Amino acid sequence: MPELPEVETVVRGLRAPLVGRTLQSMWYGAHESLLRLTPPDEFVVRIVGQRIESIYRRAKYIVMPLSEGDTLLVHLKMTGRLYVTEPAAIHDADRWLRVKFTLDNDQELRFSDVRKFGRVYLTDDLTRATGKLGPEPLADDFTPEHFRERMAKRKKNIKALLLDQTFIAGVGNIYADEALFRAGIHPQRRSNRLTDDEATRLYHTVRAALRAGIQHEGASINWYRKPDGTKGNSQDHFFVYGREGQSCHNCGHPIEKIRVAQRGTHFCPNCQPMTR
DNA sequence: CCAGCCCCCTGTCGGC
DNA sequence: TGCCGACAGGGGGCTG
Repeated sequence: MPELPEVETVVRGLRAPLVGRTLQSMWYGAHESLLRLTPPDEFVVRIVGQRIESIYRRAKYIVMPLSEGDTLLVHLKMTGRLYVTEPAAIHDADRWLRVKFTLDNDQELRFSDVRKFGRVYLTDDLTRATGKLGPEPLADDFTPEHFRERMAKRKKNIKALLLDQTFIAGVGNIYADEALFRAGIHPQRRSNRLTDDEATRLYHTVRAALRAGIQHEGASINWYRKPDGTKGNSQDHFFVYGREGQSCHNCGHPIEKIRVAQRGTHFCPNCQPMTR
């Protein structure tokens, strides 16, 4: 679930408790399959004594550069959670705890994940994790021209293209639907058939939908929680996601749900026609 | 390059 | 109530 706004919210919440802390030990129980880019036995040794220099988000990755040149990364995938806690607090109450790190102030950094899709990476070459990712949609150097030119070269349906992390980084199923609704574009339109006007509009609505998500601290549809355990409010502000059968906020027509690119896709057939 | 399908895993929900 | 299939916000891999 966690998309760009949810991951960004997690990163912001972890900055204060994590930056400057030194990792003292690591536990992964039977979950070695979640560890990537460094073998588990080496992972636990290399991590010890490294200080977390900073924390930021790249696409849907949580990125933590360490003091000895390594980088620790976490991808939450569908149901992952990352939080800091006192060792006694919630201890063993979290039945989905997969990996934990002890910090030098005796707190713990914990990775918890029901479905075990999430991953924890350690590498001295960051590009091995993030090398193929497309541009950050909220970055200053991501321009409407850039977006339009690259879109014109693609023939995929536009929903699938928005979900393609090598095309644009951080957009997931929810915010793709929200951005397409805001732009009045049907999710199955071909990317290269959008007019310049439509493409420009979509550029702005992708950013607007993501910014709204961040402002509301992410969407707690199901598993997502902020690092402090509370829910985000983004789901209370959706135009189409999860609103099938309910009336469109813009025109009153019932919102429909179809499948596009193997994902549930919500849209208003009146505001987002196939042809216009 | 693209669409469609499968898989990773566990939990929840709706239908019967 | 119990069982069973469908489905869930991500991403990778395979086929045609």
